[in-house]
Amino acid sequence: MLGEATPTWRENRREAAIATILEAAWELARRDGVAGLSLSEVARSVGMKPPSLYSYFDSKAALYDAMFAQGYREFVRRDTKAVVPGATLREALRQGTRAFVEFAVEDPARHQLLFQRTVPGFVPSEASMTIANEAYDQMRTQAAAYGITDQADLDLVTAVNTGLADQQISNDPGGDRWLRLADRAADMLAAALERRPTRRGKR
Amino acid sequence: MLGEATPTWRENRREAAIATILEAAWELARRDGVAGLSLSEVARSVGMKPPSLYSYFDSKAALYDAMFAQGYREFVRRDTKAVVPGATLREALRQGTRAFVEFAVEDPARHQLLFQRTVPGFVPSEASMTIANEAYDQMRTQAAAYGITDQADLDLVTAVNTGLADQQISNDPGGDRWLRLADRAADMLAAALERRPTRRGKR
DNA sequence: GTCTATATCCAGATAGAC
DNA sequence: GTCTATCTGGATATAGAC
Repeated sequence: MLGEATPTWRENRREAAIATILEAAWELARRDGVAGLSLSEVARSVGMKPPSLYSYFDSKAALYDAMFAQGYREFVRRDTKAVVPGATLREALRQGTRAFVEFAVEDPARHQLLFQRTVPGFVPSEASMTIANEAYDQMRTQAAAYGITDQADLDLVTAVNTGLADQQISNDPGGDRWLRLADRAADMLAAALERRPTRRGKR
Repeated sequence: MLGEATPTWRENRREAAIATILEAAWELARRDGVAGLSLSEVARSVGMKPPSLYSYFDSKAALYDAMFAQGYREFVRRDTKAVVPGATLREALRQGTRAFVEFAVEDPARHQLLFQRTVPGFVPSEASMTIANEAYDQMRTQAAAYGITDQADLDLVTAVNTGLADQQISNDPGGDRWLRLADRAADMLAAALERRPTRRGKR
C-alpha cells in the first residue's frame, strides 16, 4: 500500500539521477549547441561510462525528448506567472512578450530546442507534444480573456515574440538590443489588435 | 594579356565544379538539416570520392562558409528588386516583409544557415561577413530613404520579419499560415514607424 | 545499475601514387 | 585533380559479467 502511492527510496534515487543527467545535458548543449550534443560526453560529465546512460534513456532521441518535455514544463510554469491578473491588454502583452524574450535569453539552447526545428533527426514524442500544446492552450486562454480569439491574431503575437527572441539570440547574444524593444513591440501589437475588436465566428 | 583578364578554360571548369558541389551540399542540407551535413556524402552525391573534395574546399567549415556567402549574395540580389521605386513606406514594408518571408520559405535550410546561429561550430569568415553586412547596409539605405534611421526602428522591422519567417518554417512548413500575415504585419510596422516621425541625432 | 568489452559505423582529414 | 589507403577519432548502441 505504502510503496505504491509514495515514491520509494529507489524511485527517488532514480529521479535524482535523471535530473543530474538532464542538467549535464543542458550544460553541454549550451556550450556546444543543441545539435552538437553527445551522449557519451554527457555520461562522462556526470562520472558515468557511456553505456550506463542507457539505464535511464533508451537512446539519444529519448534524451532530447526528455529535455524538450522538461523545457516546456518550465515554460508553462513560467508563463503562468508572467501576466498579472487585472492587467489591460496592453499590459498583458508587454508582460507576456518580455517574459518570452527573457526566457529565450536565459537559455538560448533551450529556446532553440523548444521553438526552432533545428536538431537534425529530432521529432518530439506525442507525450512531449502534449505538454507543448498545453503551453499553447494556456496562451490561447489568456488571450481569449481579452477577446482575442482569431487564429491570425494569435499568430501575429507569436511571430513578434519569437522574432524578438530569435534576433536577440542570433545577433546580440548576451546583450539586450532586441530585449529592450519588447515593450514597444507589445504596444505595437496592442494597437493592431485593438483596431480589430472582438469578433466571433471567424476562426 | 588575354589569359589574365578573362577566365581560362581551366578556371571555368573549376568554377563549374564548385557550383555543382555547392548545389549538392544545399540539397543534402535541405534533406538532413544544415547541421547534419556530411562532407563525405556531398562528395559521393556528385560522384567523387571524399578526399577529392579537398581540392575545392579546405575543410567542412570552408564549405559552410561558401554556402553562407552564396546564400547572402543571392539574398542581396533578391532584396535589391524587392521594393519597387516610388513605393510609400507602407508599400515598401509590405514588399520587403513579403520578400523576406518568401525567401525563407523557399529554402528553410538556407534561412537557417544565414539568419539563425544554429550550426554547431560554424563562424562565418570575415570575407563572408562582409557580404552579410552588405545586405544589411542595403536595407538600411532603403530605410533611410523613408527617413527611418534609428537603430531601434530597424531592429523592430528585422524582428517582425524574422519572426514571421521563423514561425512559418518551424510551425507550418510547406504552408502559409504566417506568410499570409505579412501584409498585416507590415502595416502594423508602418503605423508604429509613422508614429515616430523622422528625428536626427538619436543613433 | 554499473561496468568492460565490443560491434558497427561514420566522420573529417592527410599521404602519396598516378 | 583524382584516386586508394590510411590515420585518428569519435559516435550510438549492445552483450554480458559483476
